[in-house]
Amino acid sequence: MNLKGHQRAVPEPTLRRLPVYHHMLRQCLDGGMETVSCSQIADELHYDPTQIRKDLAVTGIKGRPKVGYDLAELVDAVETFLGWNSTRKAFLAGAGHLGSALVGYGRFNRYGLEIVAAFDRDPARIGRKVHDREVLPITKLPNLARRMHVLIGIITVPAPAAQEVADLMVQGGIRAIWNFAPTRIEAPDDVIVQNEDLYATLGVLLQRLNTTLREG
Amino acid sequence: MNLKGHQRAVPEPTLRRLPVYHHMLRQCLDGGMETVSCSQIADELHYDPTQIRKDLAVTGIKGRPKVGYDLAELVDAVETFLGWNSTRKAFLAGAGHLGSALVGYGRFNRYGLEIVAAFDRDPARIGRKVHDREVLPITKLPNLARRMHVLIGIITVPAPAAQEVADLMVQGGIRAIWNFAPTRIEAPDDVIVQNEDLYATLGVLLQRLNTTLREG
DNA sequence: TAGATTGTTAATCGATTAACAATC
DNA sequence: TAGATTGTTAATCGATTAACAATC
Repeated sequence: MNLKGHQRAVPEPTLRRLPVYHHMLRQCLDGGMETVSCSQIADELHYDPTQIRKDLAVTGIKGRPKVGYDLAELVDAVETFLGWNSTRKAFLAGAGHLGSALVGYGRFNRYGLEIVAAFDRDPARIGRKVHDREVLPITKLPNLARRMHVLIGIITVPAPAAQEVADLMVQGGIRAIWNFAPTRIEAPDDVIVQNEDLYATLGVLLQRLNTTLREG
Repeated sequence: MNLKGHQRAVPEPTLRRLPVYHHMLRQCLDGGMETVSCSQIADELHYDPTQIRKDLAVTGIKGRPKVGYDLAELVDAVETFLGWNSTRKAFLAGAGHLGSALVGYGRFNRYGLEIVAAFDRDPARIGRKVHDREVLPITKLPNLARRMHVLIGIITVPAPAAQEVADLMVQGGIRAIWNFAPTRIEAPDDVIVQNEDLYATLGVLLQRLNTTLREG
């Protein structure tokens, strides 16, 4: 019922819970279960059952009253919805500790993401191999991205270089950026920027720890 | 006024924005600025000015009408509030790619966190050096944590081992856990668990990318 | 059938944003 | 003083939770 034909975007909190469900559901599936109900999920995850129903509904899955959801079907629906059933190529910029770890972290391959090349600005790093992948000069990123139809960029450079790298990515036609630098990145509206701000989590952790130590 | 003397916990969204302010404010400070107003911050970060004022207020800082905030004072207030002005020791469990990267990532030292030892279950990893730190057997974690008064644990083991490792940490008196495994961890109420769920961010990124590609 | 569970509509809660008085 | 900005109270918005009818 909307003129532009656009669905209302799925709320981010819902989207972030889906991988949590997925992990739990896959374990159930591997354990031989065939169906699952929201109350079972709720007991395990300590979420509200109504919330779980609403969350799962966005994937298009239908449950059966009194029975629950078909587990195999549900896992597949979540994977398809999150884009984990196909694989997209990604470029990573910044072959430092964190970047190299992500390149070597093969598990993302089963979650829709294949890091096909790493880039850096530092001549000392260029040409080196990181987990069997050669580190390329960052200047080559835009052309290569276009030629290889790479739509995802991962930024693991230090904060001062992040915007510059993002600009190169946008120039290369990249449409989604996973940003590990603790800084805001400007990009056109049709480019998705998702921040993974480790310092934010660290700040929350330390503040809450200090609070409980002071009060407890 | 509340009988137990506890402050209402600062909302997590506010807490997660403070590091973002901090990064920007420090840059301003390094650039020679002396005061900053909420509208300046808002222009840069694209946040609502009222929200910024409320967020900053939790640190106890006072601004001056018509002038704004004293920048040096503000940066210090944020750092102190987040616990970035002192350093706490942390143990890391799981010396794989990601764990090793975090151990080698020295920048956390200036943000309140010093990773003093890495642990693993795998005999092939135990005894090896990771960025000049020897990898210790995970079984030694509880005793060492108590002896060294380590209150923070970082979990970078695979999901199936995460709960077991968390239990060892709790047993060793650890009070805050930074969990990189994509699984829920059970811990006593007085132990803080902060999840860094890379798969959640990845899922959001891919789902939104697929949506825009389909619609655009 | 009775009971459990889904799906959906309504109520609540908390966070964001708007309005505005206080102040330098 | 006039104007800009803070700090705070009120209104809005969106997400979570409760209530309940539909269904197997």
